[in-house]
Amino acid sequence: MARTDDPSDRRAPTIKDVALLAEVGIKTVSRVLNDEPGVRPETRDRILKAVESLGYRRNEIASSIRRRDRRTASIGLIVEDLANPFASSVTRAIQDFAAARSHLVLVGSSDGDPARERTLVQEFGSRLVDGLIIVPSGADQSYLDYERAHGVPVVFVDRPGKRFKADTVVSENAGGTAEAVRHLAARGHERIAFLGDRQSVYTAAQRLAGFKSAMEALHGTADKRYIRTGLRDSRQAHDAAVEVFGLDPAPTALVCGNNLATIGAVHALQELGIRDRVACIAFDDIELADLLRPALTVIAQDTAALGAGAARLLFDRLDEPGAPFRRTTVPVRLVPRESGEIPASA
Amino acid sequence: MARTDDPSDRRAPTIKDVALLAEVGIKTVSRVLNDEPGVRPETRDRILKAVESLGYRRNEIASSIRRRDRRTASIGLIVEDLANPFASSVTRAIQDFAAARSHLVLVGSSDGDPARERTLVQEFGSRLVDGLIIVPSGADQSYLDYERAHGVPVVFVDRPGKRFKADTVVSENAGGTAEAVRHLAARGHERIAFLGDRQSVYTAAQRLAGFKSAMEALHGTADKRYIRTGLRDSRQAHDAAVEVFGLDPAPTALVCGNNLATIGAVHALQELGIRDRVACIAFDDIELADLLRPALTVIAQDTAALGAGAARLLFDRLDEPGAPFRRTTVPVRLVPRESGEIPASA
DNA sequence: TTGTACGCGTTATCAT
DNA sequence: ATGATAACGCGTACAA
Repeated sequence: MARTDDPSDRRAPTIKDVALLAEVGIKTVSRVLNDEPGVRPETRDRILKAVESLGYRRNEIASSIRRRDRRTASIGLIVEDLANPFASSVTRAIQDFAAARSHLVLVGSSDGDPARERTLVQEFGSRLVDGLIIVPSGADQSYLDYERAHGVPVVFVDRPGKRFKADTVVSENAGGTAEAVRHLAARGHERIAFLGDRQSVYTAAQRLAGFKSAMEALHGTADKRYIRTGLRDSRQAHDAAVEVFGLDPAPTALVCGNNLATIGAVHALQELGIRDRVACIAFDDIELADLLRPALTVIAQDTAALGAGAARLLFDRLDEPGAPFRRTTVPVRLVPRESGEIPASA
Repeated sequence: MARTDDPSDRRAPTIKDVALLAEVGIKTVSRVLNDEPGVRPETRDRILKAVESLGYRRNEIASSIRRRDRRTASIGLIVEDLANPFASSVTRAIQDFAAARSHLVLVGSSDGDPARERTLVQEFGSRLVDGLIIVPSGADQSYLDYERAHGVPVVFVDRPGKRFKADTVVSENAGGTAEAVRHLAARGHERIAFLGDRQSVYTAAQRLAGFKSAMEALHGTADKRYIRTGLRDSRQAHDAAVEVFGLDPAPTALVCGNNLATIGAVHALQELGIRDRVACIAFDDIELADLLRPALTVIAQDTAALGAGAARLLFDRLDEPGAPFRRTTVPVRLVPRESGEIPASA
């Protein structure tokens, strides 16, 4: 028999309930639900009426375990910290792309912890996501072999994974800092400082590389005393900035490798009373950057393109599992406001 | 028979494969996987070894459709726009709470569109989420009756839903603006302006209400000419600010009801050359608020408590479906920096 | 045009 | 202590 007649039954109606009410077989109901041909219009009407009156909704989960493609129309996304504006913007873009393909997005934050990343991958995997988009942490993503072996494609975003080849989308980090250097050089700056994170962080290394190569192209060399890396938080960035701008001769301009560096550096410049004299270009746009005085000139990442690009690569691979891996580089954009336009006067 | 022996079989190993390899029945495997008693240690070992060697992972989806509680250990979250820092902070807090209970989070953005909200609810529902957390949009959440009837609890966050009673977590909006007024009054301000969004937006209405009641408590009345609402974007806020500060006598202080108002207002004050003279307190903290000059005094929402509170209400209801509905109000915090400390000199 | 039987991977029932 | 078998809700093969 079907189910209890108890009206307080909390369970949602099933295809069986619909079939019973419409007095047809479940397969006929299934046909109607899936727009398959071969159902008489009147039968069809009767079934749709039953669907309506019962408030029937397809159980997508049960459906997916039985369907040939076994797709759940959901993808998993792992970022470092969703509370970070960069991560949430990328996530939003992925959401939109996924929604356009009627897919839902499971989101998790790894906090840069490789173990947490693995745990999330497993949890996503056991919930049968169709694919994964990951901002990878740590030195080894080879554990993803398991997912790939079972048909779950992976796309890396923001930085490449290690020991695991996969489709990847990254920003044009080196190009961004190089452009910043040229932008400053065009305004007469020669002594340009750089504040950045640990070089083990992919983006930090790329940004420094771009900085160095542009400096070398311009002046033949980049003064090492003006370059400070390994800065883990804004406090360290602040202290490094104070030191660098205490040098003689002091730099006349500054490139900040990330947000934390920017916060520390701006505070330092403020304290030193040189915020209006030292040119400054920061990687990553911030909210209300143009409310600052001077308004902050930034190298903005195209988070929308980053997210959409990652989603595109993932869906492309779902469509064509055998295609060669692709790596997309998303241009960054230097947004001139005021701080980067300060000339090297003194 | 079990399955093809083709090693290129993309399908993940099942409990059946494990049983076959360990030479036991599937129920015994299930017992081991679920830590049920009544399995000889040596049998157990054999099974665990088979699990290991096959790389077996439980299919949580298949598991949930059969289990008595039918829980999928996933919840659905609908925010207005995940790219918004407020939304992403709340989301992060919910994620963490859910993770601590081994639940995954499906996230969607409604963009404030009621139809989109409904669509997302349906998609989440047909994927059998255990519960929903929603930042509601529009004038009618009664459609959620269906979810509740089928055992899916709902929690509203940031603002209450309409025509549908449910657990709710909101910020102490009115208290925040009231405190801002008192903060300004303590510095000698009497003519205080207010810039806010449409009054149909719950938080906007609450914030204005708090502003008015505090003004009336202080001066017996709130001058209507200094109050501008219905501001939909920073452009409108800018124009309203220019008008209000063109009045004679002009206000000496300003309370901004939201981020958009803040952006427009600060730009306006800047243009009018009174940014250093007019006191300003803004609702919602912003990144790098203390890099502004003057550093922005804000009424900060406790997004972590908002998210955690919503998640807590949801899990509590999952544990105890019959309990009376609760409404939690999360305190806001006035963060004094510089802009709110400017005295009413001139 | 329609329905029956089976299978997906798991847990639940009940026997052994 | 263990396992055969039903059941979950659905799609699929095939028979009617």
